[in-house]
Amino acid sequence: MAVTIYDIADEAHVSIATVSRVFNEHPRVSEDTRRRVFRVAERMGYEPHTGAQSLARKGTNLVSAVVPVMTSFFFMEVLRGAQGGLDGSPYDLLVYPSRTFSGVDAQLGRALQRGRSDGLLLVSVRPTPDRVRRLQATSQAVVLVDDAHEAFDSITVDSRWGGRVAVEHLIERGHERVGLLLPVPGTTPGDERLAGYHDALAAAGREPDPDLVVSADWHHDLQGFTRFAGYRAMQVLLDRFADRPAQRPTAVFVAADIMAFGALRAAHEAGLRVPGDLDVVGFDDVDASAYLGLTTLHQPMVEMGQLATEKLRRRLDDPGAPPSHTVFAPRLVVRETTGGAATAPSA
Amino acid sequence: MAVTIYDIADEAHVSIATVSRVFNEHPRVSEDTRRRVFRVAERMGYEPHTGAQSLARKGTNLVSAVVPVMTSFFFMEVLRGAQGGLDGSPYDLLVYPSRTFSGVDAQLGRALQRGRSDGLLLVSVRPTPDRVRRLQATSQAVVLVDDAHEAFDSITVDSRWGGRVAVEHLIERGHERVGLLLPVPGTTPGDERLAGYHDALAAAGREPDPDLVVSADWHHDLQGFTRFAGYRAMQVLLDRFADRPAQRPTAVFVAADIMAFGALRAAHEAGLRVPGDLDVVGFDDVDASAYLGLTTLHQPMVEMGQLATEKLRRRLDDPGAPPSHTVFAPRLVVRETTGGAATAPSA
DNA sequence: CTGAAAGCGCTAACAC
DNA sequence: GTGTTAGCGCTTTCAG
Repeated sequence: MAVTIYDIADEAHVSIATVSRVFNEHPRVSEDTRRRVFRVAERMGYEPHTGAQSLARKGTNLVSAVVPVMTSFFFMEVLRGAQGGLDGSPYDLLVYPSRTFSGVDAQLGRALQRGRSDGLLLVSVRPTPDRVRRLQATSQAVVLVDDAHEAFDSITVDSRWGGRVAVEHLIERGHERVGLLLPVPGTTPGDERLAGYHDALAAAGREPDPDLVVSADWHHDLQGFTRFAGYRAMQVLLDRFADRPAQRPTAVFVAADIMAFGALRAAHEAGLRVPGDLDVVGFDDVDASAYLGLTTLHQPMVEMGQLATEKLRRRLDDPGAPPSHTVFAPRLVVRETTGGAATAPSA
Repeated sequence: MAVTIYDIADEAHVSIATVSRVFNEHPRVSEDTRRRVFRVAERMGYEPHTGAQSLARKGTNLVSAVVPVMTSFFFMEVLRGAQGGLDGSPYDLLVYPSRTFSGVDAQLGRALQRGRSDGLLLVSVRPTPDRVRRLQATSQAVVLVDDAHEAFDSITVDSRWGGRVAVEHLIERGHERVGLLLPVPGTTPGDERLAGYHDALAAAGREPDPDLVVSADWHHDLQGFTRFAGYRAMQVLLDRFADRPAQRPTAVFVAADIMAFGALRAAHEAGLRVPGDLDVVGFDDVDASAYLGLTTLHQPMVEMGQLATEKLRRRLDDPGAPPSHTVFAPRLVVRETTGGAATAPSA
């Protein structure tokens, strides 16, 4: 049997109430008994039982983060920010990772259990009607990251604007025909980046050409946010112009870095030099993008995570406040795949 | 106030015991009341309070994983395996990630709290005397992954053997002078890979040349397991032979893939082609290694995670069993940096 | 400054 | 099959 406050109350010749007070830094305990209790507790190796605590108080001082891990990098960066945002608060972070999109609901169920945590961070979790219902039923504070819903606080990146910036960058570099590689149809980021692509074309007074756009086949894993899906999509794109090389796009915007890696491989296999024969811009700025010199749109992941926890704390303090929505603008990072300078790794 | 079993007992006209039984799938409840209770619970949006449960039973059905996240990939893969190993068990996984080595102790402290979880998975956490003491004091089951200690179940990879395989691969390719790039001195993986390097040299009847070995400066972050540290180390190595090109190593074993990426960059900047002027072998096989075509030693991360949870469950069942230690052998994956074929991304 | 006692929500004998 | 009841370990009035 583990040691409880009763044990240390006995040993220290005080009541359990006093022991509890000592551990909760209650002001009115004599310095003397304070020290005595601490010593006894230390000696006996006392650890408070978190379950009992959360039963008696009405809170856990815990925040749950539910995350489908598509790219581990994005995930980790957001989490890093979240940890940071919780620093100096009484809250600790608990992570419920899921490798599959379906797994998310199971993890959500766990995180939603009463007494698990006081707040919930949903990262890249689409607010489906069913989930929205469950989230509204909980008494936990909820913040959405990388997706939005009017009923909850949220933090997103303006994918559409990012898509536009990406394509404008390519147009500025003189490209007449710019291709687009997308994940499977129907994803929020995919659709928005597509819209941004069209925005840029429209702003430049160009007609969209459906031949220049390739979506991943529906059967791909992870909604097509994979290296393989990007690889195949690039192959499809190049195939379309195999018999009319003059029409071939000289630049491609790929809706996700991870897809861009596969696309780059396919381009190399087709004998195209990047840049030169083909310019490539990605989206996300995962860590490998720097290694590979991929021009891309950087998402402020750490900042998003941090802001998320700040919103969470605010909501915990004031549950009735109206939901707030923050939209970050992604930042274009020019690297080698669009002729940028190679950069040495920095500390 | 959230709804409790009392509320639903009232509504369903049964006692709280019955409600509890229903939720715990106790066999002796009439099908009738079963359904009634479920319906009422559903309607009222009942969620059991985990704290109360863990107080009343004596377990949480939770397993904590404490992980310093150096490379997010290794981390995620191990976790994926761990999740898988828990599938079909009553246990759920809770993650306590830490971006810094010092943060690990704080996370460990949280995970160690009584009532948090029943078991503990420590991934890449060095069992310092202080930690060992804390771990021995806990009543939770403990399994070490990627490190070992005689007192606990453990799963490791044979770094030394891997180092040997890496260098033997280079020697077989005809290299006379093989360099070695290490993290800061004193890390377990670094020391072991160094030993493997020496093993391979000895087996080939060669004298070690200290000029061929570079350790990262002590001031590097993350014990030198960074791209930047690898970049600098390669520069140092090449500088040493700037005035005697004939002596320059024609191949380098880098103790970690992440360092190898920086090293590759430095090699390119120095005008060396890889392979050709220089062969490179890494260690770890993170995801970017496949993109970059880096030959490396693959660690069976998923398997390690899975086995870890299996050991954990075994120990939970039989706390008295003697600790078991499993050592995996890393597998050489030959890619382009040692002349292997380029490979297309696979599904 | 300290103690007694009433819960917090749930489980598990123990009765019937 | 179902209800009663005694905890599980801790916090928090309420007295003193």
